[in-house]
Amino acid sequence: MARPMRTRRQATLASLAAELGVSRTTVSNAYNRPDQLSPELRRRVLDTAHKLGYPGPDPVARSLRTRKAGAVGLLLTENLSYAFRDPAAVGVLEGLALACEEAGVGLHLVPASPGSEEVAAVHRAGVDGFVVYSVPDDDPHLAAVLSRPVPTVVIDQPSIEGLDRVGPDDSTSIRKMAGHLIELGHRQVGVLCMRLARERNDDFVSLERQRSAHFHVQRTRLEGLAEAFGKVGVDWASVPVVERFEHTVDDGASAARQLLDAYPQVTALICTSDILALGALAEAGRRGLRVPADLTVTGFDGIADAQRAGLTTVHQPVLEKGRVAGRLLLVDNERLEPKVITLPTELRVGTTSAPPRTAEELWFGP
Amino acid sequence: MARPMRTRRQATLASLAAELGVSRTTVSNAYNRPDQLSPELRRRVLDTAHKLGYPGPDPVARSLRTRKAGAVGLLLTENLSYAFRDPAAVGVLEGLALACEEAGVGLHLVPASPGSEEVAAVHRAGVDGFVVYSVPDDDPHLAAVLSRPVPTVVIDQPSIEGLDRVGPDDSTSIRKMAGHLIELGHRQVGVLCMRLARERNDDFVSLERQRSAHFHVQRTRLEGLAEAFGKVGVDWASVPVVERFEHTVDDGASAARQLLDAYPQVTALICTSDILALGALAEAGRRGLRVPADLTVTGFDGIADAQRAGLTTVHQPVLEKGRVAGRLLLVDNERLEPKVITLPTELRVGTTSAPPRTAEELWFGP
DNA sequence: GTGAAAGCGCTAACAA
DNA sequence: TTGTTAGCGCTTTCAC
Repeated sequence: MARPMRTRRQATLASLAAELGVSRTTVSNAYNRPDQLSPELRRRVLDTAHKLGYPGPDPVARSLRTRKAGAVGLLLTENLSYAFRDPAAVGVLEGLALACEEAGVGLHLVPASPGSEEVAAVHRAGVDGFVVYSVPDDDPHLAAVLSRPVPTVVIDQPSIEGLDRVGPDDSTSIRKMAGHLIELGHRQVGVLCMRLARERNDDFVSLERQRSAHFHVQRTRLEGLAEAFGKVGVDWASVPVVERFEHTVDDGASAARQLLDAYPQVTALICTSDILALGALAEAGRRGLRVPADLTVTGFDGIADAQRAGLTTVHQPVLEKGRVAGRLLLVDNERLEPKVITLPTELRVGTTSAPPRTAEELWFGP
Repeated sequence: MARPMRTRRQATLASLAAELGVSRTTVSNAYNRPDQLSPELRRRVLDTAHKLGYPGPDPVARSLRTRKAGAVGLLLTENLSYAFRDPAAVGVLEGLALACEEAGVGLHLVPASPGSEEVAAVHRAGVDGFVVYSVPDDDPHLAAVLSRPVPTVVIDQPSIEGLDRVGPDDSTSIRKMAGHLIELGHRQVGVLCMRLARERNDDFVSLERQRSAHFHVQRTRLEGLAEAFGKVGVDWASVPVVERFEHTVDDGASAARQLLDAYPQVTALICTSDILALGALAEAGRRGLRVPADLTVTGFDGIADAQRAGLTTVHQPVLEKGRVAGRLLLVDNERLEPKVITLPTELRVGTTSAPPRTAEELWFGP
């Protein structure tokens, strides 16, 4: 089983053909079209190949010739390492991997850190198409992907005209949540949201920044909330929104802390993800606030941990997002018109939302 | 921003050169060696490229010419989708992704289902090297990888002479656990282990199957246990070992059920992974067994959930495994001698292990 | 600073 | 069934 560390490519298809005294076509056929030559000849070719240490047709050369790389690229502007930590992202990856398995193609993860302007890796990726997942609309890696002459499908964001896209209807989805909270009677709400732009801002968010957010999923959710609450007389300008660049439970907790420190009168914390909401829950516990009696907390995504925690959230089929995107790219790619697929979401009311305490309760207890 | 679904490759480096009336070299230099031509000419080249819709040098053609694919392949004989579910595997992936990011190369996940004999995807992968993670020594995909003339490093298993390998010392590690249990006084133990071969066997494991297991990590752990317990007079042939093909918490629970149903006298359940142990814990609860008073349960890996559950386990640095493997392949690959890197492990005694109840306690209560 | 020549290793018409 | 001919699109000496 021993083998040298760096085996030099010894033999090529051509040298093998020469050795055998047959044409290159024949050798090629031995590997790619067994029916095109006699079993005996094929055996002889394969045996000699083995003897000469010929490892079979070079994949890169073959790709150049056939114009098929046999892989799809995945661009997500988040440290890959982190992506594996977010259950929602893992779900998407899982679905995409499933679609790739079905089609027998590789999944090429493109290295692209959020801060980096280094897009060479995108240009270097030998892939037949790209899946872009949750990337800001002004990201340089995205621009690099768009410059490549291969089909591309976007999951969630950005929304680019002419491109296939898979995702939930964020506007409608978040309005279900808003409706739920409004019905319960909440008017003093606060929001915890994810990164709105490439520039870091772990702080309260101005209306201007909300409006111009480069992550349109977040922007749309904020807009939806603003409009829904506006309709019942809440001035959105007075609603505190706290942003976090990193998407972790701890960041959710610190965001909740920052918001509640400044706005203790808030009766509901609306989070644009379950991860942030889980953090908010932890912070509520730390402050001795009972959920939902003293504070309502809601999330978005419907990850397993959220369900376990009884979180009121909007569930979206994350695995399905990845799988559908993969299939769009791999099997259903003969279309001329771009396809936008909207996946269903569902409001899941858990045990973390309830009517706010009335003023009387606040003064006299329940 | 609109763009056609399937953009045909319009321009090539050659056509661009022709259009500009310069040589191909010059165009190539404009992209790859900016210092080799005047800034003005470079601008002119790039501008014209943009105008003609030339997307820059084709990555596959470039790879063929430079003999560098800019990607490393990852082979794991597990549904990719599942790999994302196992925190230990995710840790490895994360570490590997980190190393790839550092080096600016892509990570190409090779589609290879455990049952499949379809190895074409391995041959088709345009990569500069492979990382093989937790694959049985007789897997056909592995053979395909070994036939490729590129450097390869193995994480955990199999152990192949001449190949780089990174992993813990399984024999020593499991003996720490055995020592702990022996010291506590356990002699009636049972074992839950992961898949031992490509053929499914969700059942008790014969000594023969233990000995001939194709996953040497599991084999080594079983051997270590057998030897350690043998030294204190335990006849390993009498020790029940239950195997599960799938590696999930639920499978751990069902394995524990199967074992305890048949061997209720067992005082300790040794699991070869935390996931299985977590399942065992759940099953113990279901049966009304208190852990560790009535039953000791131990794991292996040291994943976060295990720590949360207070599981007694052997911790291994999973992220480090991935990162080290990646670096071995990407930065430190000029060696001639294969390198075997053994990562440290640590016995972490939690709250799930305690001395077994004595016979008296069993009769008269503690 | 720029160009000419020579492949990288392979597959796909088409012809024999 | 097998061979001939033509590239796929690019980079890289090496001259000029």
